[in-house]
Amino acid sequence: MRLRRAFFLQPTLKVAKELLGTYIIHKAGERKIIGKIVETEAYLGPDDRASHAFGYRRTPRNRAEYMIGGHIYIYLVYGMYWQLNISTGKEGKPECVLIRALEPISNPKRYPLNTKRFSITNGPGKLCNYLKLDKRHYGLDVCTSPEIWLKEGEKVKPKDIVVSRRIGIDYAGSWALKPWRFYVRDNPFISKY
DNA sequence: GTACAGATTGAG
DNA sequence: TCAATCTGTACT
Repeated sequence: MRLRRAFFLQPTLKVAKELLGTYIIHKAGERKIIGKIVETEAYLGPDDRASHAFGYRRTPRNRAEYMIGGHIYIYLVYGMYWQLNISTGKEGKPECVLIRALEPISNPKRYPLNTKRFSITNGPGKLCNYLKLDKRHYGLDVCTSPEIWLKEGEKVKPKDIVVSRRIGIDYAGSWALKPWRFYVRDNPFISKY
């Protein structure tokens, strides 16, 4: 069952947690690329110093962050890696969830059970490469797009959700300590640290 | 027009 | 743990 708008209008931290275990599907031509979400981070602008929308900052780049829940906010970091986020909450509320790691579901043949399989989607940049997502998908609505959407999966039990601080945002001071990163316990596909 | 950040990655 | 890497962004 496709995730609907109401799902993305829930509090962002709840969305970040419930996204674990759901499937993301990208229809690239005739081929469907599917991954199960196993790691997320929440970004709660405008108060969150680590958010691109800190203090209601608005730039052409982050405009998708202000869209109503369910829109794709994707952007480039380090000049080479794409990062996939999904906006949450009401229009004008700059909150989103960053997808940090997936379990690759499609293409099991191409990635047999070797170490490589565990390292093609375990990071924000790699997972975008796996899903073939980039700037072209900026601002798409995953509730209505025929090309990309999210599908309900097995619910991850609260005891299997590990909570920790977010990664790579040390510049954000005390905000960097917020326990807003969530991942599936013992899952081999999470981004290591 | 251009300096520069950066929510990373992979090698050591 | 650390440094190589590069282009869109956000300024002048």
